[in-house]
Amino acid sequence: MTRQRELIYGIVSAAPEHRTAEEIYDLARAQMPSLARGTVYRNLGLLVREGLIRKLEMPEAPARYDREPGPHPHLVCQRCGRVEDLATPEALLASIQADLPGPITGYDLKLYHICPACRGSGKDGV
Amino acid sequence: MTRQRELIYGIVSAAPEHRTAEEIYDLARAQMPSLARGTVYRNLGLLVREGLIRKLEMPEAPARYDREPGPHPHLVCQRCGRVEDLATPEALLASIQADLPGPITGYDLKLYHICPACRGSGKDGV
DNA sequence: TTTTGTGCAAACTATTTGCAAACCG
DNA sequence: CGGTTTGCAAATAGTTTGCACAAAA
Repeated sequence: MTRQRELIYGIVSAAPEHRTAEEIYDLARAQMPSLARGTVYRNLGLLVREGLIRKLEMPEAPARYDREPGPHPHLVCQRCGRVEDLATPEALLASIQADLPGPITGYDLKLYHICPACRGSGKDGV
Repeated sequence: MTRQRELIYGIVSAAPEHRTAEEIYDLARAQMPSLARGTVYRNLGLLVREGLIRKLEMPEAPARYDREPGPHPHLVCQRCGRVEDLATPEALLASIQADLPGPITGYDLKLYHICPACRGSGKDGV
C-alpha cells in the first residue's frame, strides 16, 4: 500500500460522490503534484479488483467510481452526469431471478432522470 | 434513406442478436464491400436518434445495437458478451419510481450471468 | 442543382501499457 | 537487496469528424 494508493483510495472512500478518474486525478494532484494519471488508473483498477470500491461504466462518458462496492442501483442525471445511490429493490431482483434458468452473478441498474439542479437551471445543454 | 442506411438498419432489425458496430460492419460489407466503417457508425447513431433502434453500452466492450428501441432489461453473459432481451417487470419499476422524487426518463438494467454455452465449455477465458 | 450522405483518413477520448528509475519491506 | 510501484510517454480501442466527391431529392 503506497502513498499514492492510499491517497486515491482516500478520495474515493471519503465522499459519496461518484467521481471520474480525471476528477480523482485532479483532487489527488492537489496533494501530490507529481502523481501520474496512469497511476490513478492503475490503482483504481486494483482497488476495484480487490473489491474495495466499485466502477460504474457511464454511457458516452468516462467511468465513475463508487466507494460502496456492494451492488445497488444508481440514479443518474442525464444532463450533468451526477450519480446518486439508491437502495436495492430486493423484491425486483428476486422476482427477475425466479424467471431465469441460471444464477445471476451481478447486475447494473441505472435509472435516468434530470436532477433538480439541472431542471431548475432550465438550460438545454448536454 | 440511402442504400447503405437501409442495409445497416436491415441487419440490426432482422435478427434478435445484439451486435457490435464491427459485426454489423462486417455483415454489411459482405453485401456492399465499399461500405466505410464511418458510415456504419454514422447511421447507427442516426437510427438511434430517430428511435428506430437502441444502443446498449457494454462495460469494457464495444456497444451493441438492439432492434427493439423500447426499454427492457438485458441478460448479459460475462464471458462471451452475448446479450438476451428480458421482459420488463413493470410493477417493480413502478414501485421504484414511487420512491423517487422526480420522474424517471429511462433506465438501463443489465443482469450478468454465464450463459449455458460458456458454462458448458468450462473454459476460463475473458 | 441543392442538399445530404459517403468513403477515406486523420483526430479524439478514455484508458492501458512498456520501461527505467524510485520505493517498500 | 528484490519484487512492487511509480512517472512518463507512447500505444490502443472504439468511435467521431473534416473534407472532397457521389448520390438523392
